[in-house]
Amino acid sequence: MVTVHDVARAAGVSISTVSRALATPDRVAAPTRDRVTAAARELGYRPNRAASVLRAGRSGAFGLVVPDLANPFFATVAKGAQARARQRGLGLFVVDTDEDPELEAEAIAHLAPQTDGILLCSPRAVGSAVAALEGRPVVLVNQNADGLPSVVTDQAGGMLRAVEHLRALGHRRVAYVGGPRSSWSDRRRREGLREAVELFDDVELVELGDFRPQVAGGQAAADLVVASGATAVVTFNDLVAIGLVDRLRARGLRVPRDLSVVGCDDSYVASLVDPALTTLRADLRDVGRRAVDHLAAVAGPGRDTLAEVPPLDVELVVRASTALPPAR
Amino acid sequence: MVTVHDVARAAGVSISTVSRALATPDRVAAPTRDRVTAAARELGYRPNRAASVLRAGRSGAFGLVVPDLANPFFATVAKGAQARARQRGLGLFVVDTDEDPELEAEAIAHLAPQTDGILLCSPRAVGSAVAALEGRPVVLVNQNADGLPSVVTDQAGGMLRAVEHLRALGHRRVAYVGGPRSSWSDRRRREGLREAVELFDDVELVELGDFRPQVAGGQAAADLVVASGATAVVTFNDLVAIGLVDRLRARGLRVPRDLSVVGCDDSYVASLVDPALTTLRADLRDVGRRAVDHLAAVAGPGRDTLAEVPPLDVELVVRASTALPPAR
DNA sequence: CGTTAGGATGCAAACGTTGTCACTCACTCG
DNA sequence: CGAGTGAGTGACAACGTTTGCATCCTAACG
Repeated sequence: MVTVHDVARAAGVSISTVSRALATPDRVAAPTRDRVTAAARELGYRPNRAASVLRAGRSGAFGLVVPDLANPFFATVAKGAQARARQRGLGLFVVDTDEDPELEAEAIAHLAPQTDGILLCSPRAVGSAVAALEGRPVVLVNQNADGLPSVVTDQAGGMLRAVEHLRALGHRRVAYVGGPRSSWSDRRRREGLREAVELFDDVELVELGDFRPQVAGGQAAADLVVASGATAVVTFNDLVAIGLVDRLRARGLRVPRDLSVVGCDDSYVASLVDPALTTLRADLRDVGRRAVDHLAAVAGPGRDTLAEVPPLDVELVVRASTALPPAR
Repeated sequence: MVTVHDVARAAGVSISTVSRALATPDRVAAPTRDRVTAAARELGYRPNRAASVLRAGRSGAFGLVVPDLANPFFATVAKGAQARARQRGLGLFVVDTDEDPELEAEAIAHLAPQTDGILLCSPRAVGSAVAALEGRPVVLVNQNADGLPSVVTDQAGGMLRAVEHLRALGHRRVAYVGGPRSSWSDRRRREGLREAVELFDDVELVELGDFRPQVAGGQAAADLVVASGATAVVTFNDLVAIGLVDRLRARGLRVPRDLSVVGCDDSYVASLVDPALTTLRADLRDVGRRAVDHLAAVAGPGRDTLAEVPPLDVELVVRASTALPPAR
């Protein structure tokens, strides 16, 4: 193993100079710096992370806690965060908690001491999660609470766009098939829908609630939607929309002929199914990137002058699952 | 921050005893051990990972390198590996290389010094990857090379099952829409198919090759499949199958009426599309689990008596995309 | 030419843990 | 009753890095 001592000997300087030349190049004279970097490269020197962390007290890494990596939503955020962390020369430890609040607290407690900060992606239980942090810098992703710093998407804006679209097609009664009540996204979407329909006095909202955010949830919701008399429906996510379409087909109803459907997330299944789903898209890689940037700002010096991250745009992607309402 | 010194003082012993009581409890007298563990719990002591790694030279963590976390295949393997690592009290650092062989080598070089071993789940460039390891223990996942330890799925067995199924339905000419040539899975599937058709002298194989492992690849392949005169087709993965079905539909051909289609991987989209895909499934979580176990064995003491991991079963899931061939 | 400021570098002390070595007993066996 | 044994514990030296402080030297100024 190559250490600072080897590099120092090769470059004819002391170990302090090696350390400085690599960490704070501007504090070392140019010729010396070049000799050191050359020697380091030549010998294939790689600083020992453990020693560095131990001495300096910073790890140069963030933690990212997600409930389910197999969910493309979180996978995409994770990819964006990891790419950005790499660009910044930081590590990123991703931990999957399997949607288990207990594992979540454990993961955070485990991660906290060996990272410089934590990205919390949709925790189930914010309270216990925050407790496990022990004061470590944190950024919440796609949710906010307690005035903790966060990076969120503009769910309300997305809902407004969905309602505008449906209203323009002629729909006047719109249902919402909601996800878990504990989910921040679900709450924001409900609020966003309410605000949206209030803007137009000719559109009504029917809230249906608390379905599992999977295909089965949509299947379970379908009959309620039909009974509600709505001609269009917005679902908690694309999977729910797919389940809904499936159950409607089984009942002999067709989308979008008999009912228009808007999904959420634009996960990549949305364009694969028949009919391709009209859905709402946020740039999730960008969410991951910004979360890392924001955490870097929070964890770095000068926390006081901290610019808030504005909610990220949510865009409507129109495909084949929305159309004019059926003629009376 | 609570250190061994604090615990030692509280328990009235020396720091060596604290370290021993926690790491190797059987080397410490029971009453002392209890005093130490009680004190540790009381003070909320958490060993400093960095110090431990620095001194002991082991990190208690593995690395997992995957080309794309957003791909459900790798996400599932990662979940399995992470769960198993947690069970064993190990960390797991997951790195996404964005399918970039260069980033891959870099990630490995970065990971190697700070882990006890690496799980390589990446069909890109085995050569340069292995070079970057610098002798660190490694287990290849879903590929093998150079006699390196590996955990693989029984792709050949899966292909045999697919061919048996199609032959039983009456198909006599089967096409294979292949993925990237550099992919180990693709090579094993081709071989498996050749072996399978050789068992039955009444089935022919048409190999089409090297399509992108995405929906677009399937769309590109569709016309070649039709021209080949095959009545059934096996695709590199489910996405390719979906693209294929899509392009066939655009040409007025229906699946399974005009052509039977078998996907691979049973990713969760397989059951969502219309028609639901007949596909081949391996238990990918189990792949992740076994990979961790195997790496633990390889990295641990006594490497000589190392049991090889037999290929994991690949099972045929029959859904709606396969049927009798069209009547002549 | 003398003084001083400040840039560049070296010295040495941590950081918290593990593991080697040595020491103390209490016990057993001859 | 003495020597030997081994379990239990403590003292202390690393591991490789960062960083405060001391030191040296050059250059600029009076």
